[in-house]
Formats: sequence, structure tokens, C-alpha cells
Amino acid sequence: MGTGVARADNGGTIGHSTDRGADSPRLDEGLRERSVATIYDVAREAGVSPATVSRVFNGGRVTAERAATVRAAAAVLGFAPNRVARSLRMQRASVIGLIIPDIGNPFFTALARGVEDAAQETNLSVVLCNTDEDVGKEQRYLEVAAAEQMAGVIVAAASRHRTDLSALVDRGTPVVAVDRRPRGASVDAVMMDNRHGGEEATEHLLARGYRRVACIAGPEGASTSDERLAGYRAVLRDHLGDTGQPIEPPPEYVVHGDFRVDGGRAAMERLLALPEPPDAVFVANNLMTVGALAALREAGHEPPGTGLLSFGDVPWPELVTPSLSSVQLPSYELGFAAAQLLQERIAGTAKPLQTVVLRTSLQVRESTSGPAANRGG
Amino acid sequence: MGTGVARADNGGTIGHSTDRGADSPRLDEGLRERSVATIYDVAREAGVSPATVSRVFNGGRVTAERAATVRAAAAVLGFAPNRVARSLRMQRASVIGLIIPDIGNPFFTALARGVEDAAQETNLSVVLCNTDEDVGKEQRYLEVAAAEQMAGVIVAAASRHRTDLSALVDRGTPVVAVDRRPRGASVDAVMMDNRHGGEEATEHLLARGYRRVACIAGPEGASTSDERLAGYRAVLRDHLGDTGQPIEPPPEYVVHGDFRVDGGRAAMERLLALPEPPDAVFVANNLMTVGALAALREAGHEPPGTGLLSFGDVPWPELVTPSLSSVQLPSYELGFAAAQLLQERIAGTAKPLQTVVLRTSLQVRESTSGPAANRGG
DNA sequence: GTGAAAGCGCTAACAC
DNA sequence: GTGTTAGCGCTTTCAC
Repeated sequence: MGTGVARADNGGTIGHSTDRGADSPRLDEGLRERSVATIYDVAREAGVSPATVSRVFNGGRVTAERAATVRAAAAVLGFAPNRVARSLRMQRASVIGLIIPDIGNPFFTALARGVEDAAQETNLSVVLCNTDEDVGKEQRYLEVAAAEQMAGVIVAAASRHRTDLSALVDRGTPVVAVDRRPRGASVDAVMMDNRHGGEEATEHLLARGYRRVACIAGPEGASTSDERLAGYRAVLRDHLGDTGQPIEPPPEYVVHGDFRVDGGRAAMERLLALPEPPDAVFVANNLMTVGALAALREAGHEPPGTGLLSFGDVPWPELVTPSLSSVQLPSYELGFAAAQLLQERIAGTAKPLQTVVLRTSLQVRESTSGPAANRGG
Repeated sequence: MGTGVARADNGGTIGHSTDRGADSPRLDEGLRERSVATIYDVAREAGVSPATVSRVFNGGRVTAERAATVRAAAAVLGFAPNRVARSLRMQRASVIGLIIPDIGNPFFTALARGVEDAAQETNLSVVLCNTDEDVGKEQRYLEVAAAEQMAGVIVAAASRHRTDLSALVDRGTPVVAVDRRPRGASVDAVMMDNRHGGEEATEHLLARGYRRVACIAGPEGASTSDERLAGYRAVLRDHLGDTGQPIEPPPEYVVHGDFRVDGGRAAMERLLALPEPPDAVFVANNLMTVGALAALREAGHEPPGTGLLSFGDVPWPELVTPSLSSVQLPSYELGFAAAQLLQERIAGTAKPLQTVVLRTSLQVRESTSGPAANRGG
């Protein structure tokens, strides 16, 4: 006792107090910090038990009058619940992790916005971790998420084969994969219809009169890339040219890049060096399109003379002339849906694992208005 | 006691055990989760005390042999320290928060990379929070940072006047302001030399022969904007024109935007509507430059005929033709320095508060190669 | 509806 | 060097 509390109706609350006099030993030797109010302080101030304070802040059953007293006391003391203690007790933090491979890519930042907005609806805060496409860094973040007992994690995996979600899955932390699903992981997933996007893109190019349609694909083995490429291939296979004959693009018309700017540039340069260069190119992601466009310009092949169609908008599309046609990706929606799914799991739904697939849509702009031969003719 | 441990040399370790049989009550009613090993489990497995396990994982003095035993036991059990419990005990989490106003702006993403790289050197993980320039959202994140007992926070404030760091400062959490320093906050800061950048930009424009130099400034009251504008004004005031007379730009040559794309466009449109439009424009941030360039193009005033110089590179500069001259910002370095400063504070340095100022540098490209009148003459 | 009390998993005195 | 032990601040039975 000896805490010298004025309220007589509360003398019994002992054992905890934030009465840390200058003589009481502190945990840290560093700067002397102002002490922070705990539920025990609030309880004493309000003349109730700590349990009641806890109930007030967690929607337990407390009489309105008492609740008001507690809130007032909390306000006076500037009390805010200690989330660390709460997490330890609950075995679960009020935080969800969002792990993305490239914070500089607007696709992922839009996705992050979707996650945040969906998480807004509950009390979960979102923390963002950028792996820079580095599997090691990603692994560390996954372990941190587990060790921090995050309520759930949304992950756009850096690698389909090497990303290992087991640290989380093993301890029962809900995980949702977005955009890319790591091989063999038993988790919910939200993806987009890459194949459909590739088909739509290729069909559009053909419809606009381009005849030698190439594809700058992503890394071989990446599921997103493979599916986009499959869409491209399927359309070309089914397409009959002006002569009524199927168009068989030479195998050199498919080149693989690395989903980055320089890879796109190199790929386009390879394409342009071909004996018969393509008259249109479908590029499998936005960053490679930036590089591809640069290469096209340097070679004097500005779109739409050579058609250019990007899977996903390039960053700041308003900067680019001519404006670039693109497959519009549901990036925000991907994030939003993933966060909703995750929150269902956190709430404890027992539904079987599910995969949600969102559609892309085509945005036609200037860069695919038709081959040079068609224009002015 | 009833824990059924095989190791005879450890029968005394009781009170804790992760022996959660199917009949023992669990905290959560949801999915039955696989139990996670604790230091008590490791201690039992290794035949040592929990304290020793803790020491092994925290660099305490333990004999090499014992340490090896402990590590082996930990490996067998798949033990990873529970960071939540650790944070509660230490009154400090192993996490630093980075709060930025716009995750879509490459300036801030580069800054974030700097923070991450600097934090790599210690065991602190970085969690990123995006406030979307919304002071309310920012406030919530600041409170979360406090409630989560983050070891420190780096914040690029959404507002100079309304951002309130007191939740953190009051509890003694180290805070470093980057890029913008909230008014009256007693925190370390890492800024760049905005005024110098504005001066250098304006001098360059004059040196290239532009004579009617305007400025699209940021929001009035934003310190970063005010300083850039002050640099612009100072140079014009000191500059003598071809006639030996000072150049007095009309007051309409300074227009304020909102640091966003649309604001830049609107500002440029106002400038172009003037009876005597400027022949060069210094734009106080990258996003407004995007809008300004669009307006310029629509009006048929492509740079460099009208000079355009951006404070900070536009996103994906390789996309833009003509290439844009710009004041290069030390964004990565800003983040790196901020994280270093923060880590010093976390380590407990007692240095007085400091403000680090980093220099900008000018990158000359095509958009400022000289006014239309000069070329070809 | 309310209070007492038992931990969540860890670290840091303190004793040996 | 190592073990014992007391909490960090919270939530949640369990009793009343």
C-alpha cells in the first residue's frame, strides 16, 4: 500500500501502481522517461477495478455510468492501452502485415492502399514491409511477423519457389497470398486473370491491324508471366490472318525479361535486331514497358507505328506521349479483397481455402492505333 | 510435476510448460493452433534454466558448450523468441516506425530504402505507415507507434502545424523528423537545403538565357515550399539583366500549388494565361512538374522553348521527352541519415538535439537548354 | 455487473 | 556462469 491514493473506495487495489518515485529502481538506465498510465492507474483514479477498465475499452458489459467515469479518468491520465501487453495476453497483435516485393512499383502501392482501406473497417493497423524482391529479406520479415504475433499477413511473394510461408502457417497465423501464390502453400489467394489479360491484349493488337505481334514476357517460371504469355499464344494460335491462314509468329517473337526496366529495354532491342522486327509488342509488365518504350524511341520506332501495349499501366501514364494502351489491373481491388479475406480468417471462419480471381480490363489509348502501313493510307 | 519431462536434471523447472494437452483450456476458441516453443521448453530440452536460454539469444555470458546445447535444443523445437513478450519486458519493441505522407511518391520510397538500409545494421525492423497526407490517419499511426512501444519513429510530417508528435515525445520515444519538421517539435531532424536548391535552379535558368522566370511553389506555409521559393526570389532580386537593370518578375509569376499533379497543371495554366507568359518555370516539386509539363504540352509550349526545371526528379524520368533538368534530392541519404540518428538516440546518446541538412545538386538535362528565341540564332 | 487473481513469454536483478 | 524469481500491462476466468 502506501500509494497514498485519495479515493477511499479503492484502497484495496495494490500490487500495481505507477508511483515510480525517484528512488524506485527503473528498468532502463537511460533518459528518465515520463511514466505512462496503465489500466491500474485509471482504475484507481476512477475507483473501479482494472478488470472494469479493461471491459470499458473492449466492449465488455459495464454500466453506462461507470463507463463514463472510467473514460473520464482515462482522459485525465492520457491513458492509451498498451498494445504490447494486450498482444501478449491475447496471443495475437492488432496488426496485419503486408509484405510486398517492390515498394517503388505503383502496382504494389495501389494494392497497399486497398489493403489499408479494407483494414480501416476493423481496428487492425497495417504495417508494410518491402522485400525488394529479395527472398532473404522476405524470410526475415515473415519471421518477424510470426514473432510479433501479427494477426495475419498478406504477402505478394518474392519467389514462387523459394518463398516459405511455413513459419506463419505452422503457428496458425492466417496468410493470404496476393498476385503470386507460392508453390504448395496452403493459403487463401487473391489473383488476377493474367491469361485473360494476355488474350485481350493480343486480340486488340490483331484487331487494330498489326500482323507481326511479339511478346516481351516476364521471367520463365513466374506464374503471372507464364499465364500472360499463354494468353498471347492462345490468341495467335486461333487467329487466321488476312489470307485465311493461321498466323504463326516465329519463336524469336517471344523474349523473356525480368519484370524490370532494363530487362524491358534489352528485350526490345533484341526484337528490333531481328531480320523482320515485329510491328507490335505486348509487354508483360509495366516496368519492362518503360524500358521497351525507351528502346523503341531510340530506334526511331515510336508507337503507334510499332504498336505497344502494356500489361498494367506504366507509372504516371500522364507523362508519356503517345499515351499507352494497357491492360488495366485491379491492383487496389486485389489488396482490398485480400484484406477482407484475411479478416474473415482472423475472425475465425472455417471456410475451405479459397482463391479469388479478379478480372483485368483493356484501356485503349494512342499507342495501338494501328501500324504505320495503315495510317494515311 | 506432472510435466512428464524425461530429463532428470531439470525436474525443478516448473510453473511454465507448453504441455497443452487436448484437455487443457486454451485462450482462443478458434482453430486449434500448433503450440509454439518458449524459452521454458528450450530450457527443459537443453537441461538449463530459462535465463540461460535468454542469455544465449541475447549475447549474455554463457559457456560455449552450453550455448551450443541450447541452440541445438532451440533448433529441434523450432524455437523463435517471442518478440511481444520481449517488448513488454523491455518496455521497448525492436521495431522502428517510418511514417510517410505518400507511398506513391518516389521521393518517399527512396527515402524509405535509405531507412531500411541503415536499420539493417542493427536488429531493428522497419515498418512503414502511409498517411496519405491525412493528419487524422497520421495521428492514429503515431498513437499506434506509441502503444506498440516502437523503439523509435521517423516521420515525414503530413502537416507542419497540425502534426502532433507529443504522444511519442511525452513517453520518451525517440523521434526524428525528415524532410519536414513540425512546428515546435523538440526532435532531431534531417532536412535538405531547400533554399540552396531553389537558388541553384533559378541561377541556372537565368544563365541559360531565360528572362521571364516564374515559379510554381508549394502550399503557402509549408516550410519546404517557402524555402525553395525564397531561394528563387533571392536570386532574381540579385540578378541584373542584360541591360544592367535588376529583373523584377511580376508578382503573378509566383503561383502556389498543392504539391500534387493537378495543382501543377492548374498553376501552369494560370501562368500561360498571363498577358506575358514566362519563358521558364521552376516547379517546387516533382509531382507538380508532371502536371505542369502536361499543361505546357497541351498549349504547344514544349520545353526547352519554355524552360522547365523540377525540384526533385519526376517519377521514372526515363519516360519523359525532352529529358527534364532537375534539382537532385538526397532522398535516400535523408532516410539513411535519419535512421542513423534515430539509432543513436535509441542507444541512449545524450547529445543535444540536432538538425542535419543535406545538400541538393543540379542535374542539367534537355528541358532547360535555352529559350526558343536563342536557338538556331 | 464487478472484483480478485492468474498468467501470456520474456529479461534482469540478485543470490550463489 | 548459472538458476530463481519478480514482474512488464493486459485480459479473462471464476466467484460473488
